[in-house]
Amino acid sequence: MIFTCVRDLTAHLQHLYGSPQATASPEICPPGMNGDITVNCFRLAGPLRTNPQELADAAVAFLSAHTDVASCERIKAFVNITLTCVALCRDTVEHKTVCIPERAVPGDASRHVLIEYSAPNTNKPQHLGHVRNNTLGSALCSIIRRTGQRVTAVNLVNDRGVHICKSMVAYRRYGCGETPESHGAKGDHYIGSYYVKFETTFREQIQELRKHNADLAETKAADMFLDTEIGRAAQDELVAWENGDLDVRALWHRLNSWVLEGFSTTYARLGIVFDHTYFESETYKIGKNVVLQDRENFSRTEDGAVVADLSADKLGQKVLLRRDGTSVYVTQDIGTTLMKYEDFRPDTMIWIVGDEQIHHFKVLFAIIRKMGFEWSSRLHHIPYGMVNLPSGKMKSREGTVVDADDLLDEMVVLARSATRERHPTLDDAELDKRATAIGIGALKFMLLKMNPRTTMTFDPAAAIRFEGDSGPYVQYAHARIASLLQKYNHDSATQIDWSLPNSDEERRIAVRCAMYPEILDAAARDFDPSVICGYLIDLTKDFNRFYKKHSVLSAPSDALKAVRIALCRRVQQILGDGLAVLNIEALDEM
RNA sequence: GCGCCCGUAGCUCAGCUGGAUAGAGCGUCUGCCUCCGGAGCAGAAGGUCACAGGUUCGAAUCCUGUCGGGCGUACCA
Repeated sequence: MIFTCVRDLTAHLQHLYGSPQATASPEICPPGMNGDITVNCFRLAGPLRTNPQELADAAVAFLSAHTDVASCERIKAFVNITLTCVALCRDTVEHKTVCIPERAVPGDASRHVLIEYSAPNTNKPQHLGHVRNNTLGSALCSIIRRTGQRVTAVNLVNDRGVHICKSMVAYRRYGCGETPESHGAKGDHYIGSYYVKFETTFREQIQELRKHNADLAETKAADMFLDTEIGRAAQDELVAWENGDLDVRALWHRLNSWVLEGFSTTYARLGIVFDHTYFESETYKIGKNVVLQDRENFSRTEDGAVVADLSADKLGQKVLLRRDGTSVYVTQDIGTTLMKYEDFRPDTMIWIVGDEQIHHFKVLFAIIRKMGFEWSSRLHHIPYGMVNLPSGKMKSREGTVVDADDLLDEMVVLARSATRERHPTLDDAELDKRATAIGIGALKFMLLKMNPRTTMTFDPAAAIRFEGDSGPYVQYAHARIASLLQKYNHDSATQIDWSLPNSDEERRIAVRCAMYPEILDAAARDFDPSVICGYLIDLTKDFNRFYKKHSVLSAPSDALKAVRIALCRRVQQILGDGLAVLNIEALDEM
């Protein structure tokens, strides 16, 4: 927020106290206080090395004489300012670019950010946890784009490894050559069922082993993987895959294509588009070669493993190649990181990956730095918290995962019946359109409104409510304004008189609108969409309060009607921009 | 064991570069559809900010300790 009088105050105080770095930054005046904006002189007093209350007195003295200021008062060291209506509107809602900047950070316009997110495994369908990742990732892409930076969104599909082979083995045994089509199933769900089948059989075989050998009672199932017949088969499948066995590769290719087709419809429903998709099957060997060729930064242990010494970073020794020469997870990520850098030459790279991998990224970034890449300081892991259910953690083994597609279906069905209730005669196509926007919007908003880092509890009952602190609440205000604007017959192109919207409610909206640019900045800087959600809720609440109390179309005068329409239009523009930036659809009717 | 994160209203979450009476939504209870879309608005009840110390004019916010929870600490991914 930039208010002329506060900017002038800053200049005055800097001159008065001879401290050029102290800047008075206005805040919204808390409810119940008398004023539009507040300058907190407790904060300012530090840099200016002066007494807070004296400073506040000086500020009041200066501001009282300022032409923009209607009145101002000091409470403790807070200076509450009431502006003249004309000045308030001039510094906030009168000009569109003040509230809705073309670019929020012009200085960084040339920055190119590469964002990797989603990163699914092709052995099972996506669940609620992936939806949080996808929603967060796509929102961050558009937020950062909104601030004027260039964004490249990439996906890294984990399409190889023993977990993929598990589904393949099960399909060989139980699939009978059938296809998703013949089952009327979505490809990823279809393959997921074989993954489950594998796990079931595997557990049965573990039971058998334990029954015949009491010593194994305490041994972990994972440690007995190769002792089971089906586990052995999966391992053999993996070896055959790595050897390029034609039959195995053909099956692998067929099953993966089914899964990827399934994913693509889920992504489409979520409005997610990647600029590029990497496949681990194509990238997993890069890191190994890089590590092998780098004798300078990595060393060999006596048994032949290759390790990186990260003790300088307090991360100890990290094995990069096992003694049998095979690579580990972080080694693959070294390879893809270098590859992504070569492919796109971004200024910064970010990864949207769960918080359980914080340590992994510390190790990865330390290795990249050790290898001497100066851009290693511009790599960021954006960790997000797990999604739990009211009943506890989601566990695929116990069948408590919330499937992504089922959830999307359910949200849309509920939104449809809620919409149908309100508009009994609406045709199906329009009903579908609205229900999709509302249902998916509600889900996304619910996932985004929390700080990404918090481990969240997903309450299905709360998710399906389209009231209160929700996406539809914001969408609804947007739609109401649309209908208002449509009803307004803008016959007179009269000059708008910005001295008229003088109520508390109108003033509050004006100040709130002016906050939008810094909200965008904060969201982009902190990689946190939730600040936008919170802001949109506040703005919507401000609007609804105004809308209830003051008539727009039946305003006492045409001039007041015109200015209120202008105010509503500004609110709608911000709501639309904010929703767009969260990758949530705004509606004109709902 | 060590490391990181977290404990705020019945529930889900904000607030945490120290600052004005700790906020919102849901749930509970009261009101409001002769008037711009009630997916809305107005209001009430509900909190020793896990606990104990400390720093400060001032602490939910910073520091230390205790208790409770999560995650990590692989030659798994």
